[in-house]
Amino acid sequence: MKSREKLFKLLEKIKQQLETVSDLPEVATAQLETDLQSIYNQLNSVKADPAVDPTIRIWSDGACSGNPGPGGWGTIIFEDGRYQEFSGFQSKTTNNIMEMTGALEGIRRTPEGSQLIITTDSQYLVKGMTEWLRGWKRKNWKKADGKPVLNKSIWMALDAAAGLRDIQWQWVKGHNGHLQNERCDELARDAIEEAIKS
Amino acid sequence: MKSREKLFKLLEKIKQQLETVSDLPEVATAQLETDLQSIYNQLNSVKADPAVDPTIRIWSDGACSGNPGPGGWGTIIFEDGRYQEFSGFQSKTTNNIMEMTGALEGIRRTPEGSQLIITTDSQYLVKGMTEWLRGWKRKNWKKADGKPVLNKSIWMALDAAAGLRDIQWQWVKGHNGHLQNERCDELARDAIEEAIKS
RNA sequence: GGACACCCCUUUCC
DNA sequence: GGAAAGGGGTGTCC
Repeated sequence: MKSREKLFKLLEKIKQQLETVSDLPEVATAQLETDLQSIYNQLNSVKADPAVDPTIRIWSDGACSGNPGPGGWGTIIFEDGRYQEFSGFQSKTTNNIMEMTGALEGIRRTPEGSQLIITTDSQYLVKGMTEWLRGWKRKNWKKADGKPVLNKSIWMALDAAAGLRDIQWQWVKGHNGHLQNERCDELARDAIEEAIKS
Repeated sequence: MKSREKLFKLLEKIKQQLETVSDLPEVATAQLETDLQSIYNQLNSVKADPAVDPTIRIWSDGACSGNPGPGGWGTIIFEDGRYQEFSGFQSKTTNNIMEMTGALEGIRRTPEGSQLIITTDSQYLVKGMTEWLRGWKRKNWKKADGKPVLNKSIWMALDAAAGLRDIQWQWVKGHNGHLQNERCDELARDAIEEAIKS
């Protein structure tokens, strides 16, 4: 399978890099460790029996040329040894809407009751889902400053979809060498091209 | 004159933008209309005979790093075709004091008996001068809750200066693309830099 | 409770 | 340099 070959190639690349570089700063070491672990988990899950570890991993990212402007999202779903990429665009949107849409589109392609790990570089999305959403619902969708929460309809769709699944949200720093995050960024940017053409 | 060239340039820029953009959302259209009207009024008043329309326009804004903290104010006076900018700072003050000071410094640079339009984004200032001041003086500078009015000395200075002129107070939303308001904001911020240095 | 402004911080998108 | 979004806070009034 093509996508799996890609992963093996990347693994090899990283190994070579580790061998050639003599002194890594601690931050970079930790970073590499995370990446390697991530890749290991993926390769491992290829062989894993889905009945034993049914966790589905989702990565997503959004981009927006101009903000607001034409925007795109990219999503990777890694489930049961199957690696899939999705993307889409909107002709006029914002960075945050694309960020949310990427995750939502990922979740939607997943069965109800699934156990998910969703990784994104958007703190707006992660904190929104894990910290702020509860308060917003309690305070009738008002922010701390009393003004209405923006993008309410997408937050509600996300909340509804998330309510039917067991989701663990994970934030990673953007443009920091995270393999899948960078790939999603690429997917999102490619989608923008389509948005501009159409 | 340099400031007039600036205005012409801005007019040209906006014209170009209007020509290139095909479909504007309504909000943006309204915004542009306001800006264009503002610029038109300015250019027009350059040619206007001050004996016929002696109105002096003042814009002012205040800023304050930390609130309380080092603060600055910025004021634009547009009088008889002459465009002038002023600014100043205080090492420790509040946002509202700077907001008031900006207007006061503008008024002071204007002859007694002048007819002024003062534009600010501070509702504290506009409502203070047009609604609340009368009541405070009647009730011996006590607020609705019975406590003393704050910043009394500046309110009194403002009242004295305003009493000698014919002033129309106008409120505009802050950070909303209002040309002169944004410029005053810039002047105020630049002034804070000086406050911090000194 | 409401309004306006001023700040501090975080992340992403340009 | 700016926008899209969120949290925390103060300055002031009704």
